Amino acid sequence: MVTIKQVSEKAGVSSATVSRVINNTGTVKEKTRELVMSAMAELGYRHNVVAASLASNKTHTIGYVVPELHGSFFGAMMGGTEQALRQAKKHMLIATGHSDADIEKEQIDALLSRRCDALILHVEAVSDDYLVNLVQQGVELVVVNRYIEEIGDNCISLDNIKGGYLASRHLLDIGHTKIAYLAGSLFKADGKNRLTGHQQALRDMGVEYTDNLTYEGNFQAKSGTEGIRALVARGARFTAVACANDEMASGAMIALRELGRRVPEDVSVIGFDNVDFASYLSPGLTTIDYPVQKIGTMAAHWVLERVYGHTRHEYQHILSPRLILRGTTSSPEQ
Amino acid sequence: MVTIKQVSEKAGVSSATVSRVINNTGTVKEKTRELVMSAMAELGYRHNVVAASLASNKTHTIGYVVPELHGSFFGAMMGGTEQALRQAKKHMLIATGHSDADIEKEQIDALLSRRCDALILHVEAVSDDYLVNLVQQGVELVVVNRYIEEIGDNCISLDNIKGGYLASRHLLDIGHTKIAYLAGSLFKADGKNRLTGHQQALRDMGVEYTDNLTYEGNFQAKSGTEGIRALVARGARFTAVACANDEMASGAMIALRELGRRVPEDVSVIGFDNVDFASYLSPGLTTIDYPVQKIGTMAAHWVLERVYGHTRHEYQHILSPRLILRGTTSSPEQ
DNA sequence: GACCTAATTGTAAGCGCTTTCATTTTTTAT
DNA sequence: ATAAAAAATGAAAGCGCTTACAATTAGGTC
Repeated sequence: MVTIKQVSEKAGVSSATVSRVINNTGTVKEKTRELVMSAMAELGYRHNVVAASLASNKTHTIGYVVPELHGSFFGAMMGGTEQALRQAKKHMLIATGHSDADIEKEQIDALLSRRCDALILHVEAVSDDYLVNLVQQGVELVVVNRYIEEIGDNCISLDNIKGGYLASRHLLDIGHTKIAYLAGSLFKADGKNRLTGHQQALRDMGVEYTDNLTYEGNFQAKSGTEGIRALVARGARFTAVACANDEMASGAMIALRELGRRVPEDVSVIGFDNVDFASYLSPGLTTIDYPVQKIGTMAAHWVLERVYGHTRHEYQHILSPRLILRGTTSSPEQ
Repeated sequence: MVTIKQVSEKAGVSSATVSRVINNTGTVKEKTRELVMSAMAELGYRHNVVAASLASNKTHTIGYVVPELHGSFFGAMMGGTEQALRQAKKHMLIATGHSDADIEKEQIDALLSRRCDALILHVEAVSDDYLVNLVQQGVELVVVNRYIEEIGDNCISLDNIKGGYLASRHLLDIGHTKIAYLAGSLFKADGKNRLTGHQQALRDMGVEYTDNLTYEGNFQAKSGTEGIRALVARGARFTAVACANDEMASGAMIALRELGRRVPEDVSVIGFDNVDFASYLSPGLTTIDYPVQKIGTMAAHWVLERVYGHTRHEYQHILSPRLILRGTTSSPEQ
């Protein structure tokens, strides 16, 4: 590998000057710059970012922890981040936490050992305190899809309550009053918040909420199918069903079809997340859009602005979901 | 940040010894190790991987170039890689090439500047020669989902011909003879190979191939819809349609439904890739499984074996697709 | 042309670690 | 107990770059 030293000799300047042209720092005469440039070209010089990082104490690398890599959710999010970071010549070091506190910690640790300039974390198992602590230690990090009050400034998340509200409000607006709710895992904040939104919508429209119409699933398609069966088994009557996410909605549709109930003629269904396959279902699934890519972008902007001091990179902390109308909802028949 | 030097002083040993316990290299007496360990714990030492990389000329980092991050394909692939690499304590630096030769080159360059120990590349725009050249320059790289003869050893890919064969062979086996084919972009190797497989299956079973039953799309759902319409418009008669991928199959199903043709009673449909939503369609899409996660794993094994000299990491160069039976195919009615 | 200021370059000290080689200590064999 | 061999440790030279700071050169001004 050819070094800066060799380039400097070939160009007849000092290595400091070569460093200056590489980084475009300090001042260097145009003629000198050209000299150096051609020396680099001739020798086939390749900058050694590792050495530069050690010397400058900046790696231009962002550590990224997500639970898993498969599925389309995290790809979309990281895609949003990557797009923004690429233009700033930053790179992403990726690690998976598998929703396990020990692994999550281990990965965060590894990323810090690699001296990432900042971390973007979608972690699920680690405690709030642990993250608060990191921030207090001066670690530059942004938590995505999770809100922690003490470090609200470091969080970027979706307003799940609003999303839950929007979904049920839509059903109410088109005339439904008997609305079942297939909840996600309620020990998770988003599962709980979406249900809260549902309840608020009911209250706002003067419809009484009843546990009898609610079923707690686990965000998986199968639990949607089971939810419908359970509801029907307990004799619940409903003309619409709001679901904690699209997978469960898809599962619910399968169960409804089994029961001979048409969607949307007999029962309206609304999902949440607007995942890729929502539009491939038939009829297309009406749902709530989770602006996941935008969250990724916001995280990138946070980092660019706060860690690298780039201005003009705006970001918000709480993003708003919105209703996506497709074919699974319609007014109830009289 | 506390350094190895400070630890060594606290422990009353040399920094070389501290380095040895950190890396578990050389020999160090058990008692000394404990001394060093507790010194590290007390001082809250965090290894500086950047400095270590510079000194050792190893970064334990694999550069990964994919076209895009969104969608579920690359997430699944990277997930396979990550799982294998995590156990070996390697990390992945991710970059996107956007199917643009200049960007792809730029990203490869950036990853090399960061002194990645190896690269895993899913690149689409860069030429074969360019990649062959890199290999000849001594760059450790594995090309995924693409086969280049000169560097076949560095390639891990799917047998697309076999996949195309399997799909059409299945339709033939259950009695179809009038099989339409909705091809992907034929300037892409996989689009072409899948079609070739289709043709081979027909030939093997003594059915004549005709261009009249083939339509060239572009792997997008919409082109599947258009393909069916075009075929019907030109008066083609078929009882089954094989598609270059699941998106196109999904588009085809929409068009068939519009035309009042039931799937699979009137027309059988088979896709390719077995993407996430294939099982959410109704009926579930019969398709060819693309073992994308396994390809990611194989790439990791290649790297582990060839670059890091870990043994016991086997890998193959050409992976086999297999048929996934769901609900969109059945024997033609008499 | 002398003098002041600004622009340009060079010198050299690290950044925090690994690793070779030499040295010291411990163990084993006789 | 003693020599030889093995194990454990230390000294120090980098790895390739950045970045004060000092030194030099260039550009203006009167």
